Amino acid sequence: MYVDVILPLALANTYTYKMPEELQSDAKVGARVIVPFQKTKFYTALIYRVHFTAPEGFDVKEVISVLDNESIVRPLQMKLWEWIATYYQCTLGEVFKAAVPSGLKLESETSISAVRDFEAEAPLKEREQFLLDCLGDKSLSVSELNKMMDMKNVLPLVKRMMEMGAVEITELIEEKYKPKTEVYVRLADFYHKESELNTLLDALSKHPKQEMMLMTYLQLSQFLRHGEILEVAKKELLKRCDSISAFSSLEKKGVLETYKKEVGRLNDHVTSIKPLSALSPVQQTAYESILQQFKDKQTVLLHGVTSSGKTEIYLHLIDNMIKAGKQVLFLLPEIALTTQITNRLKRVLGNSLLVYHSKFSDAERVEVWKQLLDDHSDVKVVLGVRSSVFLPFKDLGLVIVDEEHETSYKQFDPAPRYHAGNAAIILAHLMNGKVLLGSATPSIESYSNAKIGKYGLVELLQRYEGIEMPEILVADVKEARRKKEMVMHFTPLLLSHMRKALERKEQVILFQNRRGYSPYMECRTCMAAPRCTNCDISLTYHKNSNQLVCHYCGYSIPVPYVCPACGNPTLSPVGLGTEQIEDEVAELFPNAKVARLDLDVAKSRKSYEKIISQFEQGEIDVLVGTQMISKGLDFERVRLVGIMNADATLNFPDFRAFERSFQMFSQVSGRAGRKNNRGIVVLQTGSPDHPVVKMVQNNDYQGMFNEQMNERYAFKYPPYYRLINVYMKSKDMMVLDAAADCLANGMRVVFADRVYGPDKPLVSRIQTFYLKKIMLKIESKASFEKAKELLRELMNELLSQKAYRSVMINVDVDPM
DNA sequence: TTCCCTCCCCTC
DNA sequence: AGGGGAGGGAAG
Repeated sequence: MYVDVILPLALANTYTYKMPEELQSDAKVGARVIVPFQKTKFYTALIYRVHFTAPEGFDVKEVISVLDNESIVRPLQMKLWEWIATYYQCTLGEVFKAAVPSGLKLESETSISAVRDFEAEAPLKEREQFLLDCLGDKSLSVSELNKMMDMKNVLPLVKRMMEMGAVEITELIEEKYKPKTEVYVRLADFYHKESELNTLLDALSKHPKQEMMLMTYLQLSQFLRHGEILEVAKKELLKRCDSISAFSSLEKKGVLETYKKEVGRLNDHVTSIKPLSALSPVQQTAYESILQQFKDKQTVLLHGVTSSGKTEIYLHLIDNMIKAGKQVLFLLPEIALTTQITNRLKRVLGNSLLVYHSKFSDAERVEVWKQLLDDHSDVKVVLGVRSSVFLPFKDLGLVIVDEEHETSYKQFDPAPRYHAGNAAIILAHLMNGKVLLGSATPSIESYSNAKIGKYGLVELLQRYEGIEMPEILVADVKEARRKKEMVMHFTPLLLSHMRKALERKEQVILFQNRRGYSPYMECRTCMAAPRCTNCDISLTYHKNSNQLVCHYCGYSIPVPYVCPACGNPTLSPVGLGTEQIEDEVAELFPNAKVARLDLDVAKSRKSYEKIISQFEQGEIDVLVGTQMISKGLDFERVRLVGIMNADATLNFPDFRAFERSFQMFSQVSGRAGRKNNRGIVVLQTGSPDHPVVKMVQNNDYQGMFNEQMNERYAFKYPPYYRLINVYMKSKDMMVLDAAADCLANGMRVVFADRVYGPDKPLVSRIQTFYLKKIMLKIESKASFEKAKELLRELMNELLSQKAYRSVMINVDVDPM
């Protein structure tokens, strides 16, 4: 018996191994196996095919062990993997890597140790002796040893010393996932007899603490009720009766016994489940319309303005599906961490809800995965980010893609460069389920699909219970600057509204889509700006840490005292970031409490949640943030939102800049205002007459859509054309330029004027690699599959040329 | 991704 | 000459 397996590496093929006799009964497609790959390494691979055809042309290795009795990937998930690999032009191995949590992908680690009674025949060389000294009697991994000896690669040295018998290596495979256990307590069998128990209680009367402990146990376990004896956690027992010494005395006497029990990491058991609240008439109509359209459309787009109560409609649809016995996947964009919406769903769905996102520990993710494999589990709904489309669903009735326009649904690096929303549509299709895309500002592509009837469309253009749309005031920064009315980065309009809001004890949100103190520093003498040594970009000034940081590779240096170029002490910050706004607010409003929410603060789930909850509790008056604050968060007491600098977003050099700006400003504006309290948004810009600014002001989605559709048609962009970006990467600029020209020329032969470039991308050097980009635009009517096939042939042809072999090529299908 | 092989450069 | 680093090719 042979198995073809997928290795968790970027390899184009599956690999064939022989199944040893004794393991054959366990060989199932979708089960994990441990296989040797290359000389020493062991990997976790996934069985893709089981067959009896002996392969020819190479020696077959044997499977070491089978890890699963049952498949951990279901057949339909595998179909989704195949679709992703083909559509997004990557390997199955790359999909495997992205899909399965790393707790389920074990990998061996080489560990090196010295042979104890080794005697050298010839005197050892300096390096060899140093290696033995480093090892001592410990065993070390290759990377630890590299670091200790300050070498790039110790392996050749290790190999030599293995041959002379000085060191030995072992390959360790460790199960990374360990179930969590808690200590539980039970009464020893002996005392289950009533007479013995009574004797014991009499004897314990001299030890009141111990007596109390035992009584507490009896109470918690309901021992005397003659029903089922409940299990008691040691933690719980000690919480009720706090005496470790009494407990250990009872344990020593053999009265109480302890044992370990596996507990899940997931469920903080929800006890009170709230019933669904009824829908408003408008929501009810939308809800029914969605169900109606699901009858003949697989996908429906729900276009509902902010605060129109989309979530409530989602909840009713979910409820509907649960009653039909089907599963639901609720997708959220990555950045909007899930706290608020999780709580809301948990209150209604209780333990049938599981959450899956990047801030979860690996063990937690493995448990979610295992729950979904368990056919008896009562989990019906998963709330998750991008990667949760890979979870092993069995019978998915509905996928909800909330904030469907969000770019974080598209993965960029590493491959697979997939879009979770599109993948969800394929997945639902495979399982005969439905997809609901929801957004206040749908992407041009989705809205266009709805308009041409490919998707159903339901529009909900009223805010819930007559909450008004916020009033959007445009503050002209140029004008204010000319009149010398600017106070730091604030226009008089924004300042006066902030003052009023704070006097009324309302909260304020300030939006600036740039973290750090200022985008860069510039020398006032020679105009030079310190740049990253690895990337083609200027360093961002972070005042709190007094560092200049590269946001692309993380390279950072302390702020120099003098300009590195001319030596004058005239380096000064230019431009605006969240840190600086935070400082300025603190200076302008010394009595207000200011906080900041951006990637730097929100590195951990804890600190993010802390700031959100402090803001909810009203302990923070002004919250400064990046786009992180613009999504999925609702705060009762926010009436004013300030957009500090709209121009940075508007002028971004990308064909989606206007669409993005409209979406971003509308989303941020949606944070302003609640019932009986119309929200106010102050949008600061240097170009108040910009069409997008006007459209945001009038909440004119249709206008924005129509204008963008014209532009997209004129300039050949989606939805009229489909895009493929080809990124080429090399450390050698000359080789890269030649290779890029060569490929582009080859492409022009096949695709004619559909080829654009090669160009330098916005950041043309990242982590010491030079980058070039070629864009391919394919008419929507033409065969996308054929185009990708032709492109692949051209790339293979290029890489078969000796001179260009070192160039790395990445393909980004449907880039965002 | 890892690792082995080959080639080339640096140092002794 | 010998070691180490870089780059290409293959892995079952």
